[in-house]
Amino acid sequence: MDVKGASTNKKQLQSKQTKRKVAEAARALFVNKGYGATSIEDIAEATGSSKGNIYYHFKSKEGLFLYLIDEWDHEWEVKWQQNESQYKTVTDKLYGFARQIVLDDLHHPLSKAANEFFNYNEKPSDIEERIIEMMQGHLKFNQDLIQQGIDNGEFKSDNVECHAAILESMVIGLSQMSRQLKLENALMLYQQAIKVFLYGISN
Amino acid sequence: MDVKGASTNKKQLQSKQTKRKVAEAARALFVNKGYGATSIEDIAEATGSSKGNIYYHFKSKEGLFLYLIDEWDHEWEVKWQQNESQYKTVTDKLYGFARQIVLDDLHHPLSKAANEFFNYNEKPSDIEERIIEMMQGHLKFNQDLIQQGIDNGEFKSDNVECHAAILESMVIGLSQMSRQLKLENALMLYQQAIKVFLYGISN
DNA sequence: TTTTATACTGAACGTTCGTTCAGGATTATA
DNA sequence: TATAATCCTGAACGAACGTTCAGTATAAAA
Repeated sequence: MDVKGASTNKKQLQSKQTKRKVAEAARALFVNKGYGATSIEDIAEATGSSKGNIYYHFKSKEGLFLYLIDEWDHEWEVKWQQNESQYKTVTDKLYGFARQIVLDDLHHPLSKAANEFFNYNEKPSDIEERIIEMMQGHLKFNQDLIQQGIDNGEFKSDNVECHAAILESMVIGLSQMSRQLKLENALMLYQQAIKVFLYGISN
Repeated sequence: MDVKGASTNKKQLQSKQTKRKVAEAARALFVNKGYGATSIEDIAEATGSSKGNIYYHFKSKEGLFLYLIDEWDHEWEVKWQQNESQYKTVTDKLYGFARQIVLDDLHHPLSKAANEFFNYNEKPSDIEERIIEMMQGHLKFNQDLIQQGIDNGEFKSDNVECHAAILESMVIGLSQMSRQLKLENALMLYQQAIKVFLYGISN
């Protein structure tokens, strides 16, 4: 009787809300403690609901994490598209790119937990697949950015693919290095790194 | 009755040998499966001895890992000092530095397991401390190298400390990025990265 | 109102894993 | 040879954790 997504159904509404609550609690815990160190019980406690209830809303712990990763990815993209238009040059875009990474990903989101999975070998899981996907997305993103800069005549690069990988490496490494840094120092470090990168590839 | 370290004591010899065997088996397992995914039982099986025996030779799982980290560190330093003399310029040293990292650390040693610990938050352990120590050692190493290059007039740097951190970030990121790469491709990527870095800081 | 689907609980299960310990075997010491 | 120290075994412990499930309450549907 209702239009899609606009049901007045009281039960469904409650359900959505608790699912949200679980997702947000899990997110906060994964951020602070990492994936492995966060137990389902922790999440249940934080939400005030039961372990079983979490398994009602999510298939498994991995499934919950995957759900959060997807959310995160989507939020990042939206934010980037909002920011991108304000940058005139590709050079500015690169600095803005670094800036958004620091502001969005440094302390808040799932970067630590994602990193944890990155160095995971146990049983192959859906997450492995998802991380490889993310990685390739990042490389593509970097390549496009560098190619734009070349086409614009802002800088040179004799090896776009390689330089995209180097940029990605820098970003990964920086996120690990700067975890214990204060935000302003992290920002400076990232900006400096982009500067080094930009001067470095144009030779 | 014996001079230190040269005892003919049959029992002590056996003990040293089994300790060695355990260390090497553990090392291989930590490398392949990571720290968390390697159980004491795995190590016991691989050595053909018992779980209890491992706890006779090592205080704990962490203690065993710490022991390996120290070994690794020491081996690296020895090898570096062997290599260092063959490089005339600091620039060459940097390329050689990258080369040794790839050849020694890419697939073989405990880099994966160390990385795993890097993104660990559970209970604070001795390993945390040791990793911070290692990190500071690396930064110092990088700083010295860059300073040497400046003093030699090979390149410039307006911010040695910052650039040392960026170099370290690059190395950390590269080791993660290139885990699934073939050795020759990894070598190329590292060399390119050093090139970018060198051109980048001199501006 | 009766029936059915949905949201949720909490105890229990099964497994894994690090660690301990009583005791046995082997070698050094007296 | 007798005693003591050292090396090693293997079973058992205990805690943690992801997952399941029988059952309950509540709201929707009939």
